[in-house]
Amino acid sequence: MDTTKKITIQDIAKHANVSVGTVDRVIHKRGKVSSDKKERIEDAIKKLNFNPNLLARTLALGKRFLVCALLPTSPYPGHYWALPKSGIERAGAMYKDFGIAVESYSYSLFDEASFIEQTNLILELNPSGVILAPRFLHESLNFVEKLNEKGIPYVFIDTDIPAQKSLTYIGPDVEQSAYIAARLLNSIVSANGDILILNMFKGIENAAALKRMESGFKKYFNENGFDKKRIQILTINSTKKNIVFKELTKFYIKNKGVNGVFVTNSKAFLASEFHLTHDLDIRVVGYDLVAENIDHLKSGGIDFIISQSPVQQGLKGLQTLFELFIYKTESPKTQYVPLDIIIKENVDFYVDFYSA
Amino acid sequence: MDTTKKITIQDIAKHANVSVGTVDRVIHKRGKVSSDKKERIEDAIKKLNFNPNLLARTLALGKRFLVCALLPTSPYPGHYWALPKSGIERAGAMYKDFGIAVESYSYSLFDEASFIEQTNLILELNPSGVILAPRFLHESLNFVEKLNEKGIPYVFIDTDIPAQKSLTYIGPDVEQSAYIAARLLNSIVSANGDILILNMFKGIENAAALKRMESGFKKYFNENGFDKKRIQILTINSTKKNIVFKELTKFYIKNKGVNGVFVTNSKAFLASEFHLTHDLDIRVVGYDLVAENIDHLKSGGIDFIISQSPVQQGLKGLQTLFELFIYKTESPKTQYVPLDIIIKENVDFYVDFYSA
DNA sequence: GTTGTATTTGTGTGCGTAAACAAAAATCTA
DNA sequence: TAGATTTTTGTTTACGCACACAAATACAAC
Repeated sequence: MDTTKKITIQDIAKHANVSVGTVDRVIHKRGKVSSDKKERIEDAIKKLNFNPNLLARTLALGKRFLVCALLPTSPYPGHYWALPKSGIERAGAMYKDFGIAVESYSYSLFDEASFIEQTNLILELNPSGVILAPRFLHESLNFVEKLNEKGIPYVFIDTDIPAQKSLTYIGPDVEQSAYIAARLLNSIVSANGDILILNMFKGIENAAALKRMESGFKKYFNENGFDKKRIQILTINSTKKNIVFKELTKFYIKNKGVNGVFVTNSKAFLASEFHLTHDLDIRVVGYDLVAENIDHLKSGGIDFIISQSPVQQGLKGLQTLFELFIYKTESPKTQYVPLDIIIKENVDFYVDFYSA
Repeated sequence: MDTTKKITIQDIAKHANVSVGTVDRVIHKRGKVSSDKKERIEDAIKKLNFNPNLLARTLALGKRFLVCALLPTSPYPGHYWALPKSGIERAGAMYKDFGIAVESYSYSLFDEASFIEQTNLILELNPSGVILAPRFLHESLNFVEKLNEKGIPYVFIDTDIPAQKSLTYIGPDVEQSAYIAARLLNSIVSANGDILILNMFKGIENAAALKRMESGFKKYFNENGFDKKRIQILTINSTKKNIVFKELTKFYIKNKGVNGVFVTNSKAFLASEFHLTHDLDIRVVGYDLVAENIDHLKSGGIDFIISQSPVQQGLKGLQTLFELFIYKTESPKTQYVPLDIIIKENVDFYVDFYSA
């Protein structure tokens, strides 16, 4: 078969000695076609290896798809949530001519009401699909229930709510990510020190995810002969510097043996800053390539950052919907993203490659 | 402006009170258009934010592009070169309907003649673009010279030949990758041991790249207060197990102080196997997620693998040509890929994500 | 004024597909 | 068997764009 020439429905029609309309009917299982012609057409399709031209199809159908993305607010360019958003936008630019339009909505991580408000806006628009970072469990369940009723497909990114009807979850395996964090942290602290798991957040955080992190983190020590390691947990209900500093001061005075900290979200730089200010030799592992973490990684206050392919999450999120709309193909229910291990020596490649 | 409705040249024509033909002339700077109409049209384009529909354009033009990819042979699925190839193929499937056809050619890394042979085949086909992994310096220079003469654009992946007219180089910053390797290896070996840089290859290897690796590797030790570290270099002119084992035996008998090895290509598993067989506690850092390395990573014989986004290299390589053909956009001359740090705890995510 | 030539502008067709519409063939009804 | 109805099949149009071609206008030389 000559791979350079493209086979069209006209070729199929000629080959099967029928009209293009009949071919179309067979392809779309629409209307009735006599069995002999149907067979001839199907043979021709197979024989000539016919694949409908996606561009012509899209153009002819002229369908338009609105995709609404609902993510936490990204107040400034280096902010974490700007990354998945940019992934979505980049994919959106690619798929623009396929009739896919993307609209971004954002909610405050400290305000459930803003989330509900935005979901209502989205529901009124009756979009063709939704990309959602479901950080509020209860409210998200409410939202997806309504989406289910309306038959609007949706994908989760960043955070999973298992056992839902989402097309797919695209994001990290949080338990494993904490396991990796443990492995990295343990490789750089001396054996006789203690470890601190540090949670810092305003408002409500996904409690289930934190539990899985804790479990993954401890699992590493248990599975690798460090059962005796003392692992403490400190939860600070704020991300404000002065409050965090006050709480950390209190903690470190009481617990002098700590020489490694695992920060469970993107605020590792706060711990690093504290250590720097107070001249403490404590190693830090955290999440996410946000601007502040990059600085502290480069200056040595943070040793490892685990990055969960944020741009890819956005890209793949929209891509999944695109493939559903245009190709009608389904995706695996879970798509774990690579957990990149970032050190100061490779950080720039990640920043450059995904911003270009 | 309503973002959901698409603006067509018809809209522009109506708005500027001319015919679509004239609009087309302005868009493509073809033929002569009176200055007043030209201005009206340009205003309308700007005002209505018109962007030509890529699908319709592609369909109307009906151009066909042949892209030839020339990479080293990938004899089996888990082999390194299967990865960039799969990236190219995946991108090819995406761009198929845009008239882009991809043909893969392969050459033996141990046989320059096979390379030349394939380049001649490609040159005869007069493709629209070429993706090349230029492992043979001299022969590659010859090839790209002819491509230049014919005006055929090409991209380098995996290996760079600087100062050429390639559209872009997509691949690792080899010096920095070795720097990272040094950093990783140093973090897991005891301070008083020696380090070995181990080269293993049949035939000719890119000498320039090896030099840069060596320099990057040593740079880490010099820049971070390990000037006194003893770093040895061993080059074995084969990748056959029995020969490698023999040479390693000889070397280790003479040099008992070595406790860390940096393997400069994807053959780290050979060193790991040797250590395992001879019960040596020597740490290994190497390159590339090939099947054997994955096994040894999981069993602990290899500690770190640096992976240079092989699939992405292929994807982005074809994407660069696509964007040139279809959008006529240019790319940055150098596109360093992320250098992923792989440990046994995150290896599966990479394998899964990029094979799905 | 006419004719000729160069310049500018408008119209029509095709790319490959989907779907509305029209026509033909097959089946049914009386 | 004519006419009505249903099933099957063929033809045409539209999607948005590029380009070939035709038409219209301008402008010169005679």
